[in-house]
Amino acid sequence: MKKSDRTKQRLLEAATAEFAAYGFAGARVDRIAQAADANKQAIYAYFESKESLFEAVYDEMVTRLIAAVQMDAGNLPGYAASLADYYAGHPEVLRIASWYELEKAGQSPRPAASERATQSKIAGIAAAQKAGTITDRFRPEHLLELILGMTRSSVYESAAPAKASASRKALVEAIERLVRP
Amino acid sequence: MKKSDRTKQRLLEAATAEFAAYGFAGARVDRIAQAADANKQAIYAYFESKESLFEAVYDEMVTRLIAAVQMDAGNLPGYAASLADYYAGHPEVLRIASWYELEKAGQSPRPAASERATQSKIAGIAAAQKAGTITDRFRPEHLLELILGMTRSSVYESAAPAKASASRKALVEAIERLVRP
DNA sequence: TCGATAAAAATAACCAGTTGGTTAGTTTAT
DNA sequence: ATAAACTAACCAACTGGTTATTTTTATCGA
Repeated sequence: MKKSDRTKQRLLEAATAEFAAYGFAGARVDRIAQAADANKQAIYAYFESKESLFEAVYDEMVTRLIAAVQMDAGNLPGYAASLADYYAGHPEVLRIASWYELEKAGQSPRPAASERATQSKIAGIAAAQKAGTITDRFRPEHLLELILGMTRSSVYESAAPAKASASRKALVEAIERLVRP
Repeated sequence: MKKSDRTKQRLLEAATAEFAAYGFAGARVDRIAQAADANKQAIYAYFESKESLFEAVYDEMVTRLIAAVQMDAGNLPGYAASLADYYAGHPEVLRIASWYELEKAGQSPRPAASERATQSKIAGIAAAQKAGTITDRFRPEHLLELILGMTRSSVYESAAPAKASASRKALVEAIERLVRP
């Protein structure tokens, strides 16, 4: 790996932490450079602006999330559990996603990869409904919406590990109840 | 009503819109004053700082929400429906709540009124569980967490009114399934 | 009812510190 | 030798917050 690539990587990591902590408006370019042990100018050399640095951070985050947590429509409680675990293990993900929704959604179009992943999940749910594995009393996009909503909320405030595991169990049972045919 | 009180009221309204749109870090004091058709100095006369202006906005929002939407543990689907309607009718509420969670939670203690309202909801759920009206397979705080999570997510992106009503129906049925004994 | 007066409220100019972003020059690696 | 990478000083625009001054409003004695 070239040295410049390593600097770029460090910048991306520092930017992720900074944006997760302060959001786009609250993030400081100088602070990112300092945390990455790099010069501010490097940010503008590798990324074009604060704006597109944020987009790079967001895109990478989405890509990793999609790769790490796949949905099996035949086991939605399990999907929610893995997603919750991923969120718990990567606390910056939910924060950056929230910041993005508040500060950026509506301006820039969502990453294509994210859009595709959502459509594929909806199709998977529809297929499972047709197969009778899960209830067909909800439209697929509503089901997905409800599952993601519960998963988010069950992770958000879990600080103590004991509480987190109890919360995760409740999440799994809630989704079992939700999708039962 | 005195004129100064009216100015204060206009500032509070303008600040609510500004903070909802841009969050605390992104909000601009000058813009709030301009939108309220007032002088910037008025903000510092009536509220102490940008920080405490935000807290005033948040506190008022919480107070109104608590007053407008009460929970009946015997009818949790109905509660979620009213809450969803309130969110839909007051789009700034969910946004400001999200900003607050990201930017402020952990620094300042949550408003006492909010804390009390949550405890009372948990107690109500526990009582309904004891009475056998709703399932006792979840701890009350988890049930509340899951209900609020689904409600949030079912409102968040509802733009078209037709979609909103379908989303609301799904929410109600989901909670019926969740709480059924 | 009027007019003097003091208190309250509104105004605009101002300030020091910070912001994202740039530039010109120096070091390092190939 | 030369291009890539790094550095630090710099900049104009903007930030939350303050101050001194003027305008408006309320009070009250005659």
